[in-house]
Amino acid sequence: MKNRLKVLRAEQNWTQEELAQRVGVSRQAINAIETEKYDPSLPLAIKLGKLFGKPVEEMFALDENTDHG
Amino acid sequence: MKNRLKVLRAEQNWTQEELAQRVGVSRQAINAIETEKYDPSLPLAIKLGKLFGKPVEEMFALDENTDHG
DNA sequence: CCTAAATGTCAAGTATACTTTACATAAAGA
DNA sequence: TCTTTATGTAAAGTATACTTGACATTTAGG
Repeated sequence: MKNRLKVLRAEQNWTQEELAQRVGVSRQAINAIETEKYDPSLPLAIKLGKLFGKPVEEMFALDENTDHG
Repeated sequence: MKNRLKVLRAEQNWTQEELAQRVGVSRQAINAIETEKYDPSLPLAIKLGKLFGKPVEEMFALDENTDHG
């Protein structure tokens, strides 16, 4: 998965900590998602979509390649 | 989370097994999601959205209540 | 009624998405 | 330079999302 989280957060001038609090996860979780260590859960992705006013699939996109998530 | 998976699948006259194969998971996973035992991962939710031609947040909705996913 | 297909569910194992704590580094300002 | 803030990362633990295999129940058709 690719994601536009870092950019969207920067547009709002929010720190990772600030964003984390807004969606109810830890700062490290936000960092891990931005640096693509793992994908957010679906509920978290939906919360982020609501917060940034973007559809989920606009923020998070599957990799082109065949199999791997 | 609530989801409209069972209805959408029925509209296409697909079995759980058929749907599972199309999105690359086990039949039991589809069943567990339809019966709301757990939420799909984000990549799976996006695949399902593509397959049914629906935005993710139209297929899967956060619970009204405060905290729990 | 009998059978087969579809669905529901359980158990046990693995992978992924988190948590907290901790520490290293880079940038910005006094 | 010293300190503060933001970020990156790691380890260890827990919760959740899957897997396969098995079996019970429901549904549809003969």
